[in-house]
Amino acid sequence: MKVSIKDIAEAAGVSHSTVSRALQNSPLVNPQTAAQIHKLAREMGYTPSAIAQSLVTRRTNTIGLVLTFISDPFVDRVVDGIEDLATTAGYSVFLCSSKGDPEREMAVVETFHRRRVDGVIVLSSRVGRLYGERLQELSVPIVLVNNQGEGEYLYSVSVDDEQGARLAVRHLLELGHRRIGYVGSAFRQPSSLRRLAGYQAEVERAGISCDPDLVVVPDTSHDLESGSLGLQRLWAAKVTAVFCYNDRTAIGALLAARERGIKVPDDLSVVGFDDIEPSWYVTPPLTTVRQPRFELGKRAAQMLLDLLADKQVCDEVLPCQLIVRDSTAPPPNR
Amino acid sequence: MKVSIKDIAEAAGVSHSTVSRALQNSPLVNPQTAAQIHKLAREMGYTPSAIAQSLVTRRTNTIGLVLTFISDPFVDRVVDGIEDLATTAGYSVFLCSSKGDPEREMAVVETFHRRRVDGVIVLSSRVGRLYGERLQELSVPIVLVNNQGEGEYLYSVSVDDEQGARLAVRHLLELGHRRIGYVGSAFRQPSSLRRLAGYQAEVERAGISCDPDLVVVPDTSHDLESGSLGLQRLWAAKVTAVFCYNDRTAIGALLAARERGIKVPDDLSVVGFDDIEPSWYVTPPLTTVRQPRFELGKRAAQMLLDLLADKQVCDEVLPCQLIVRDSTAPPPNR
DNA sequence: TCTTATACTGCACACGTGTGCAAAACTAGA
DNA sequence: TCTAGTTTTGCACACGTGTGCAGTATAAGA
Repeated sequence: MKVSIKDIAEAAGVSHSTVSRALQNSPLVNPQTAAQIHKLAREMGYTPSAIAQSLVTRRTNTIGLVLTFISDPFVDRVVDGIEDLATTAGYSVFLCSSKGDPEREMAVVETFHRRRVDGVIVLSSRVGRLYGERLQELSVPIVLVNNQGEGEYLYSVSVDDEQGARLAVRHLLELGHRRIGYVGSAFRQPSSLRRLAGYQAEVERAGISCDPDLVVVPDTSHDLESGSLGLQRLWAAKVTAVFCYNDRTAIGALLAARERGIKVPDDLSVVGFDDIEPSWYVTPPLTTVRQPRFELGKRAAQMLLDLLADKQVCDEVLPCQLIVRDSTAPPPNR
Repeated sequence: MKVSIKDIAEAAGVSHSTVSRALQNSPLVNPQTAAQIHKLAREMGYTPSAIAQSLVTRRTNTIGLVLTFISDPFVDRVVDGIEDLATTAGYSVFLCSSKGDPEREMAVVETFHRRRVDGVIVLSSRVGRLYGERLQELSVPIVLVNNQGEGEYLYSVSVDDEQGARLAVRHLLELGHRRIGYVGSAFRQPSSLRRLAGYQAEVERAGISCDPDLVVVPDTSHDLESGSLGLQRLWAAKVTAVFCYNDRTAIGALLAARERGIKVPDDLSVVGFDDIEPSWYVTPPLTTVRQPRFELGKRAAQMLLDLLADKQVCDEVLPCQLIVRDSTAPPPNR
């Protein structure tokens, strides 16, 4: 049913080799013949088979994208960015979610290998290790987003967690806060620790000694819940401001605060991280640290394409930006 | 570098045919030989090439997924559902966003054809037509989500827009509202019209004549903005409740209401559609019509797999569910 | 007209896997 | 030991495309 170059060859009275060359605009074929072949190809509705091409060229022009959940509000724009660049460059994207399950993670790797993807981008905030080992064996280049790794085939594009955290904390300090809490994420250790480092650095820089009671890492993978738990613990520790691992955590804190009659920002200031869409329409609109998510995706894709083109690349770290809205204000009663 | 069945054949001292059969667990090969081959395959780190398999089997075990934007909060869970089922069935998903650009839409179709996807799922709320024509030519089965189409290869899984709308409106009527407005979507004509139909049916059923001033379809593709504009127009028309095309529209209305000092739900009730996550943490938490989005995705994928297995299928329509939260209350002053 | 360079074209093989058919090896029965 | 059946294996081709090399046709120069 599908028309192949052989069919065109027959119709044009030439060999399939000539058709193949003509369609690649090779200078080796007679311009008239080439024109005729192009005409026939169009008329017959020919579309080359990427499958067959891949088999011989040993390139699939395909990249594999792993993430935990598509419904994670952080990843959406990153994926948009990746897809955008990949499409433009003639690459297609295989989407696989790991659901945070190590078994599925390995299955994903096998799938990608079977499909012979040219490269892999990992958004899955955990791991990196698991993929790394197996994929490195296979010489498949990998780019990690917001998740540094190490190894010959492991590169990364990340946002500057520490700098972002410092922006947030400095903002609170400038408003006059002295007791600032941090709600981290137990399930995103590395980045949570980097944000914590930024928080601590800035607090110390202001001459405040770090009180361990002000750092809370609730043991749950659900961000909103985590924010709620975090807030309760920190409020008991008498903070006037909390810096949250991400916007959903911050929103969880906001909700818990309202429930307990704590007024934001009058009684308590709250800062998030990410700048997901809801952050500006929750009540009150959330002060947050914006990650350039679309850009993050584009850079990751670009880096992968560069790797595939044998260009030299090095890890990138993108800066964050503070977005001040209404969830932060000077501390009460002083 | 990659190990092929030929390599295994050599190592085992048999022909590649035997290896091929052994790995497929064909009864045609000597159990001992088969065991030996499996052992070698494992040791040598063999992974079959899906590319080569596809070339001969004429199946790629691949489905193409088109949507306008991944960052559309509606699609995330639907995609989760699709991906979940597809993966389980051994299929992989190609992700392409059309960005609502007709040119890109056709490019997507060509990409899918080149890659020889076995089937296509379309989440792109518009169109269906464009894909249809070309893809039908190619005999590629298509499943549309929330977007009916027609044609031999066009099937659909949708939510019952009309029923959902009726649930929403009935709820408002039961609370005592008589002047209920509807904010539609200009860029999602078909479903918006179906929701409008449900709205009208229910209003008329209550013995209220339909006032055209109560139906507004702002000319913008931005939902939040649309909700804001819609609210202004409807408030001027003295409604006591508005039913919005979707949650983001409703949130836009909520924001505009707050800006103008209109209290929700005391002065005005607001109902959305979709039940996206933010709907329950905006202020006030939004009464809305829940779409079974994950299920929608799973059903769509299942339908496509059934089509690929030559099973008989027919369009499906899933019911919605009313979720009552705090944005609705009896009308004021009566 | 003959030679030689040039412009095209086709043959044949490769990529990695699946499979019909014939051949080979083995088994059992007489 | 021979025959007929059964089990197991390999040959050879197919899938659709790319490409080195040899071959043919054409043009140019002497």
